[in-house]
Parts: sequence; structure tokens; C-alpha cells
Amino acid sequence: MTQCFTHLAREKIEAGGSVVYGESESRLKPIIVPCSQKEVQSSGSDVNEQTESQLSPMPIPFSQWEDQWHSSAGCVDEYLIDPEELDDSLNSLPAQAARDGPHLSQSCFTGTQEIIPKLEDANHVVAEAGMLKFSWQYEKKFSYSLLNVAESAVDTMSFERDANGFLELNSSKFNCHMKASNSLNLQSRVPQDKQYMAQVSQNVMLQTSDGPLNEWDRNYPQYLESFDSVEACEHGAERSKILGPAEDVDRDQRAIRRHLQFGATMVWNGGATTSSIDNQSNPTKVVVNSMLPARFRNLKDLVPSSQNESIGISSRGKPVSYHNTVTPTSSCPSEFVGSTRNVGDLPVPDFTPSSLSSMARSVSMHSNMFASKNLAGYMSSQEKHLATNEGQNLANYSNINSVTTIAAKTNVHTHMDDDEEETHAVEAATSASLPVADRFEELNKESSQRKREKKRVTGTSESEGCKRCNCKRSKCLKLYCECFAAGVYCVDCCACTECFNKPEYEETVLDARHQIQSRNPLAFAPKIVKSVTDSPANLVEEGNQTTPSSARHKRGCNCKKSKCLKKYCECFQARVGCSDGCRCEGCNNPFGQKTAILLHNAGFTGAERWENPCHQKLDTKETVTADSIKAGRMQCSPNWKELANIIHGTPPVSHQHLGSVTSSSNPDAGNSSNVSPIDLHCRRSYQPSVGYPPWSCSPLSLATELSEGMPPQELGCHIPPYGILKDGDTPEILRVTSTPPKAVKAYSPNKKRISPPQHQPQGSRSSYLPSLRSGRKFKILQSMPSFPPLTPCSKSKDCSDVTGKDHRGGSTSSQ
DNA sequence: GAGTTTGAAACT
DNA sequence: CAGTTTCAAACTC
Repeated sequence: MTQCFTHLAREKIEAGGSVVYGESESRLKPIIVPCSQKEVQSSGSDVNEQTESQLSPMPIPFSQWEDQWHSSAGCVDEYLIDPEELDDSLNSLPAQAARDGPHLSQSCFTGTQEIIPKLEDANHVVAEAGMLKFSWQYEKKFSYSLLNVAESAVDTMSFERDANGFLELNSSKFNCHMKASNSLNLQSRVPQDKQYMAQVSQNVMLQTSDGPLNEWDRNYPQYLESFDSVEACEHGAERSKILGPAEDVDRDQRAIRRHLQFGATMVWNGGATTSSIDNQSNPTKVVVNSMLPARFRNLKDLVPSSQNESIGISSRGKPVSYHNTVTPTSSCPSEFVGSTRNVGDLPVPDFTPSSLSSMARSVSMHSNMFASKNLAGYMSSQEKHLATNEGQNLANYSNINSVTTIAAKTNVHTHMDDDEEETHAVEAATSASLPVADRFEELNKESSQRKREKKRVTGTSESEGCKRCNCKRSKCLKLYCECFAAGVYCVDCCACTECFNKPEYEETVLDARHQIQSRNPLAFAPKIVKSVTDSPANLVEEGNQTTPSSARHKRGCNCKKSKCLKKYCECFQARVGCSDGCRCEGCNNPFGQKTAILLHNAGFTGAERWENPCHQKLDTKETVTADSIKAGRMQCSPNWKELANIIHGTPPVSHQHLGSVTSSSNPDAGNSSNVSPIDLHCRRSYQPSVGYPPWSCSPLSLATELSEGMPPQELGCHIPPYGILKDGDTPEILRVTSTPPKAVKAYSPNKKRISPPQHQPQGSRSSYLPSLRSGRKFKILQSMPSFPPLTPCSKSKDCSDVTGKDHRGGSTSSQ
């Protein structure tokens, strides 16, 4: 699938406290322009002119970036939005921004009242070649990790304000040290043969003016970059194919468009120039490849809201007042991020109730004051209910003024129903003159009581689309807590006690997250990973939920007694099949069983081997029992298996470049026909990269990419041939490679991947490649040190995060 | 709804 | 890093 990433149609450019909307004038230089370079980057629109005076006096050394990577030819800007699709109000945004800019800068930068919309947690994006761009401002903390699949490198950068209030970025990976007063802009060109998975998390701290909060609220979207602005474009991809019938899309998007403003921008500009150009000429061919529901992903959604555009259309076609727009962030919690599905050739988020719930939860987390209430208008009633509650209460907790509250209520009144009483209570509390903290405590207490009562009545809050935690002792600051693990704050419907996973305890939450991430940098990554290009044929439907058949649990389960037939099993719970990464016993996972094969090869007699059926194609020397096949146990995704193999084969290579490994060491070598595309993919991806361990491939990314294959699945999914990827299925990275194929033969996962750890003699792991199961490999990779934190790593925590002492990960495998 | 089971997470 | 403990969800009655 030819895919490139572009950025949203209209860049919102913030510089020095002003909002600048990048228009077509910057097409050839898709950079979020720092103020000082604006005149260079753009041809000078009215907007720019008007806001120029507001620009920060501190330029961002973009030139450094450009010196290093800039290739305008390689990053032709693309504006995915079709002007014709923009309604008048949207089309007027730039001018409007120009009008608002100065005003906003005055009202938003000088205040003293602090509001802390949470834009915490991750947005996981897998992107191919292109231009990664960030633009943000006002953040107190911003961390960004980039997993370079191709180079097997992990970079973590952190951004924080220094003592002088300057935003500071340090990154050795990008050879960058930047400071800026109000905003930072960063871009990183992604080579075409590279593929990244980026994880961004941030906390945004905004200060409001002494002006009306609703004013701030209204303007907020213009100050926050669209976070979820990773866009992919694909030739021939019809918009309707992606987003559904245009009519529906328009309706939905019109309604939701401005409620998805996010705290930062993460933009990929299409690196495939040809595609970019084509897409530019045909902006309707937009492939959205991010974590938002497709219906939210039209670029319109990313266009900042404006004061003028105060009327939208609800999902029910009713006008909805948006003048106090809430702005949920698209920074999705991991579980939602991992929950995408495909429509056509395109990945779109899973809209199952659970996903929606996750989304709603993420909204609450990421934008605690910007309720999900608007978003809720596009959810199922259950989800609306949830979002309404969360958003509403959080909005109030966040010291939104009564005007906003009332307006917010208006927005969601159609779904208030039995929550109305609560809302009133919240409003009352909100309007009271209690300190925020006290108010929160009070509300929290009441809320807890209510939700417990509610839960008692309904049996489970989940029936309300509100599946939340019930933590008693973890304080919701450990991964035990589902909310915390999902990267969202606990909300009203949680039944937790002593909960610290609330906006009020931001620091505590962050500390806890750092601590956990220090053990496992990817602890908050999606547990379920899937191919971003998973085709609809790969969807396993059951009930209302759709799970990509190629999706797998990142780390695998470890079930012993449940046989992966109960929700104890994380794979089962996630409705994905088990894979090599699983250490389960007696796997009967209906979504796909792990393949258990008894290998009778000499030296491995008696060892239970978890085999990849697709390896049959790769390694004919290995024996797979016919019974296993008959038993339908060859259910794993070939790609997934390959992932396991790759992972298996990496660390023991002893840091040697895979490409330098002679093919003679590989039985597969010399017979390229036996090498699966995935193999090629990964092997090519493992091209030596200076300074980076060749195996340091992101398991998540790999998994995501590798799972493109069509794993045979039960439940009636399409079952393509093992190990065979159609040309169209071949990831671009497979086609675009600068590494000679022979380098691929560096290792054969098959030949050495033998037995699971528990059957292995201690200490013998290194003697043959893979003895490690992928689960453990995942952990290994997760614990893999990041790029030499080139950066001073002001955040020692962050540094430690990636230096990873997480060697514990596989410990559970021994259970 | 209390008690039990289960497996992930955390700890040692 | 294997073994153990803690934890909370899932499950059973």
C-alpha cells in the first residue's frame, strides 16, 4: 500500500503567542513556522502580517533542522483538505484567526488563573517516510519518544520549561537543543525507507487571562495545535471509502469538527513526493491514519474552532451550540489507540463500545476541562452518557466558569437524562465559591457515592458504557488500574478509592508514570497492536466489535488455567488471537490460537515449540505436525510470527550488524524465494544504523507493521495464504529499501527459534537465537536503551526510562 | 454481593 | 531474573 503521511490541511501555527494559520503559501515548506522565519516560510498572508507583532522574539533554530534534513522536494506539503469541503466558516478561519490572534494573545497569556487541561498521554503513530513535525507551546512537560523501526532506534526527547520559563528541548538524536519562549517547533524528516512509531505525551498548562473563561475556552482551540494530525494519503483512496458516505461524513464532521483540538501537533508530511503531489492535486484522496475515529478525522475536525462558528450540527442533525466549545484531545489512550480497524484499505478506529469508551476516557484525561460532551454527541448513548459525565464533571472540576458549564450542559442536554441531577449538583458545586481543590474533593466524594450507588443498582457501570476501575489499594497509580494503564484519569464512574489518578494530582500521576516507564518505556503503549494497513478482510467480527485479525497482544498472555477462553486472558479480552508472544498453556483462544508444535528435532526433543506456520515456507527443514494443522492451530499471523522471529533473532546477534552476517549462517540464505516479505521487510529494516543496535526495532511498530499479513482466523475472517503478502499488501518499507537483499539473510529466525524459555537450560539462551519468546523479546526491546540520550536529558527520569532496566518483563513467563 | 479464581503487575 | 507477593478484574455461587 502506497502510503504517505501528510499533515492537516491547515496548519495552525503558533508562534510567540499568536496563532498563524499556515495556508497554501507554505506548501513547499511544510514547516510549522517559528515566528522569526515566518516571513521566509510563507509568502505572507494577512494572518501572518497581523500576527507578526505577536510573534515570539525568540526564534527557533529551524535552520539547524533544515540543514540537516530539509529537503523540500522530499517533503512537499500537502493540504489534505479539499477547499470545497470546507464550509464558509472554515474557509474564513485564517482571516478570523487574524482577527482573533491579537485578542487571544492578550487574553491568554497574561492571566494568572491557571487551568490545567490535561493533554497527557500518548498518541501512538506509525508513520512512514515523511516529515514529522511538532509544534506546541505552553507545555509544562512534553515528552516525545520516537521509535525508529527501520533503524531500530529509540529516541526520547523531553521538553520542559526551564527556570526562566523557556521551553527547552534537548535531543541528541536530532542534534538539537532548542529554546523558545512560547512555542517550539520541531521537525524531523523521516527517510522514505524508514518507519517510525512516535509516541507523544505531553501536559499542557495554560494560563488564562482575567477575562471570561468562556472567552478563553472559545479561543483555546486556536492555541492548541491539532494533536491528532497525522495524516496519510494514498493514491486512489476515495474519501468516501475512508470516511463513509460523504453525506454522513459531512454531517458528522461538521458536528464534531471543532471539538477535536489538541494540545500539540504531530504532523507527518508525506515523504513520498509523488504521492504528495498527487494528493495535493487531489486532496480528497485522504487516508487518515491516526487514532481517531474516521468520522473525526476529516481535516475539518482539525481546523480550529472559531467564535464565529458557533453552530454545529449534532449527530442527530440538531443545531448545537458550540460557542463554549470543549476541546477533547485526540491523544488517545493506549487501549483506544490500539483499537483501530480498517475500512477499505485504511485503518480506522474501532468504534466498538469499548473503544468509544476508551476514547471518551481519553478525552477526559487529555482535556479535563474540555469535556467530551460534544464528542459524546457522536457516540452511542452509552458513550455519550459516559462522555457527558466525565466531561461535565471534569469541566467543573477544572474551574470552568458557570457560563461554560451551562453552555456545556446545553450541548449535552439531550443525553443528560438521569445524569441531570448530578449535573445540577456539579454545577451548584462549581458555582460555589469553594476553592477548586475543596470543590473537587467534595464533588469527588459525592461522585464516588453516586457512582457506587449506581453501580450497585445497575450491577456494573460497564452497562452504562462506563467501564472503569475499582482500585482499592493501588491508588490508581499503578498499571493495575485500568484507567491509569490506559493513560486516562479516573472519572466519575470509577469506583476506586484513594484515587490519585486525577487531574489534581497531576504531578503524582506523572511521577507514577515516569516510574513505571522507567521500568518499561512502553508500558503505556497499546497492548494490542495491529497493522495500520489492516484490510477489512482482516477484520474479525463478533457481535458489535471488530478486531483486526492481525491484531495481537503486544506482550502476549500467560494463561495457565483459563486456556485463553476467559477474560482473564488479555488476548481473549482484547479479542485477538494468541501468538508466539504468548506463554499460555492449552491455548484455546477462539480468536486465534497459539501454535504449539512439538519439535522433535535433535537437540530439542521434548521441547514444546511454538511454531509459526508460515515458517513452513521459510524453513522446510522444520517439521510441523499435520495434526497441528488439522487441528486448526496454525492460526497465527505469519507476520506476527515473523515478528516474533525477528525479535527472537535480534539480541543474540551480539550487536553485529545484521547486514554483515553472512548468509551462510542462515539456512534460508541463498533462497530468497523462501524469504517472506515480512522477513525482507524486517531484515531490510535492520539496516545498520550508526550507533543503534540493529535489533532495536520497536516491537510495537514491528508488530504493527508486520501484522499486515492476513493471519488465518477463526470466526469467519478471511484467510489468506500464509506468508504471502500480495503486492499491494507489501508495506512500502518493503519496497523502498536501500539495503541489499542479501543483508536480509543475516539471520533466520526459524532456525534457532526453538523452545520456550521455561524449557531452556538457563544460560543457554544466547547459544541459539530465539529461544526467547517474543513476549520476552518485547520486553527486551522495550528495555532497549534509547538513543544515547544525546540530550542532556534534563529529565533524569526520562533518561532512565529508556536506558531501561526493565529486564523483569518476562518474569511472569515463568509462572 | 461475597468469596474465589486468575493472571498481570509489582516486588524481592 | 526467577520466584513471590500484591492487586484488581473476572468469575462463581
